[in-house]
Amino acid sequence: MSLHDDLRAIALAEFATAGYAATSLQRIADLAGTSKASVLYHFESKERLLADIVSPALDDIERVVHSMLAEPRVEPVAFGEQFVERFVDLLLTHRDVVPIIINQGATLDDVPVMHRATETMRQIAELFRLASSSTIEKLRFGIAFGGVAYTLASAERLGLSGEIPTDELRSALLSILHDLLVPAASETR
Amino acid sequence: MSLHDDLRAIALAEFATAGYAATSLQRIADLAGTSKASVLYHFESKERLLADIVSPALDDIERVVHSMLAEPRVEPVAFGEQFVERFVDLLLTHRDVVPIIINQGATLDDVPVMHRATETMRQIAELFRLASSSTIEKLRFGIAFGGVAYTLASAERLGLSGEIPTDELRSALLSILHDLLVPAASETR
DNA sequence: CAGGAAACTGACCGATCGGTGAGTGCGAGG
DNA sequence: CCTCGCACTCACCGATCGGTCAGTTTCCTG
Repeated sequence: MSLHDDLRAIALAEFATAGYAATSLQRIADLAGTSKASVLYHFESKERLLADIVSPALDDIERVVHSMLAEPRVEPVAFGEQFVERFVDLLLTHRDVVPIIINQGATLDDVPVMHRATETMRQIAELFRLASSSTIEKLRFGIAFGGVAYTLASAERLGLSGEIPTDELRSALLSILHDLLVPAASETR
Repeated sequence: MSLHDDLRAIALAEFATAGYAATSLQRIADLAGTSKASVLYHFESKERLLADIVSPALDDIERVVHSMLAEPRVEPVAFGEQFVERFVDLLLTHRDVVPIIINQGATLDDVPVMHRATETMRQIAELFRLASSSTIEKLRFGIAFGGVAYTLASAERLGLSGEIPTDELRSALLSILHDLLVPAASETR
């Protein structure tokens, strides 16, 4: 693996655990066994380093969200079934980046790439708004997806996850989301 | 209201929205129309200021958690019904502090009071572990409570909440949590 | 009015941060 | 052999941070 990739991997791990603001370029350099100036040679700035890490996941998420927004309007129950699976797969695919977006999106809104992350999350919230009529139903969507994302992002830190195989985790998440969303969409509340 | 209380209120709002690390004492002083040295006169350090803001909420949460841990073991379904209501009331009571704990607990673990917050959340996770047998059930608890906490903490930022009366919000949250947890506890999965 | 405590200020400190720029080591290619 | 460019380093910069301290203002009390 090249130093470039090493640096990105180290920065990703540090940003996710200690936080972007609390991780200095010097620390990344030390962990990689190189100099701070070398980090800034490979990534022109600290913000660019974060953007290189987060952008691919954001691209994926936005693609899914935009396709959902573009598709002809479907019934809530169909929306739930369609979106749940795509969303869970997105979270699992970008499992290492999700904690950064979830836990630090709020405080890093002045960093361009994180502002974009916030906008993307707002679009997901907009999807909920379109798919649900009542206030409680919006809340239900928010809790379901926010809960999955936050639990996935924080499980390791809180010692909650253990070591669950990915496919088992996937089916468990789908089952829980289905329980929470499908009754809400099919019944009148 | 005294300047002391003003400063705490301003700091609370800034810590919750912009983040602890991104909020300088100078900015708090400017917003309060005083000097940075005056802030440090009222609160001996920035960490102390944060501790004064977060500690009361942590005291409340820990009191509930400890009483739950001390009570004789109950059936999962009873645990769910007992804890759900107390937990929702805690979140609503300390609604303004919750975003700080939820969104910044991960990155501020070196600050003593936030380390305590993380420990408290870990104890809540321990409650889930005791109350649930299977992996999927633990996940269910985590998603339910994490989802409520995270949604409540992020709703305003994402423009999701609107202006929901507190009592309506409370009953909605209780209803959703009940749907998610009680079936899980009463059935065998 | 005297005085002492409480409230507050401005100047300053050391540390750390992200970032710059000149310069070095080096391997490939003409 | 020479040169060019990539990878990298070292010294340094300005800005900002939290925090200290000596001194001043404010105000209550005896």
